[in-house]
Amino acid sequence: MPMRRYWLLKSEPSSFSFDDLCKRPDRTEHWDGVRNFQAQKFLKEEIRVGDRAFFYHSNIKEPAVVGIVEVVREGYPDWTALDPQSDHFDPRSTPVHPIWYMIDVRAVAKLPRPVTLAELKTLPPLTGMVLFSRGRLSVQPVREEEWLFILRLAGSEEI
DNA sequence: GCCAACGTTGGC
DNA sequence: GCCAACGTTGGC
Repeated sequence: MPMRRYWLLKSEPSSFSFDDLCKRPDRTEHWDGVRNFQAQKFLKEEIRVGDRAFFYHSNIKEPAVVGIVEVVREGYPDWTALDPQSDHFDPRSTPVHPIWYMIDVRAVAKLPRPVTLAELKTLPPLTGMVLFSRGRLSVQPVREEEWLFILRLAGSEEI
């Protein structure tokens, strides 16, 4: 089996929070509406079933990593781009030539405690995180060392 | 709520 | 293909 890779997915909790995901009967969700080409490349070409990701709450008073999700379906066309009623509608995308892709994720576990951005920034092993250098990227890779370090920091049993 | 950073668009 | 203008993200 190929090695699992790790990611970080951002969401504004006012629109969709980790608890919202946990409340769902099957705890899965379409990760749709990403309209940034770099983030898109990861969704379309790199993220695989079985990969895991941090669920990160952005654009709030204390931005933080709050949970762990697992990828249950890899990149497929984001139908919200095709729906004129959707906020994420993009007339350039068509069923035959979709521009935007999405994945499906499942809640694995809430972290025993949230790890805030402010705290992450103080930790030398994490100085290389994409989160700091590419602040606006909403889907981003996390190195295995970073992943394990943050889990240990939060007191999580997951890997 | 402000505003810096930065991704995207479009004129040339 | 450059780059200015514009819009959005997201930390503070």
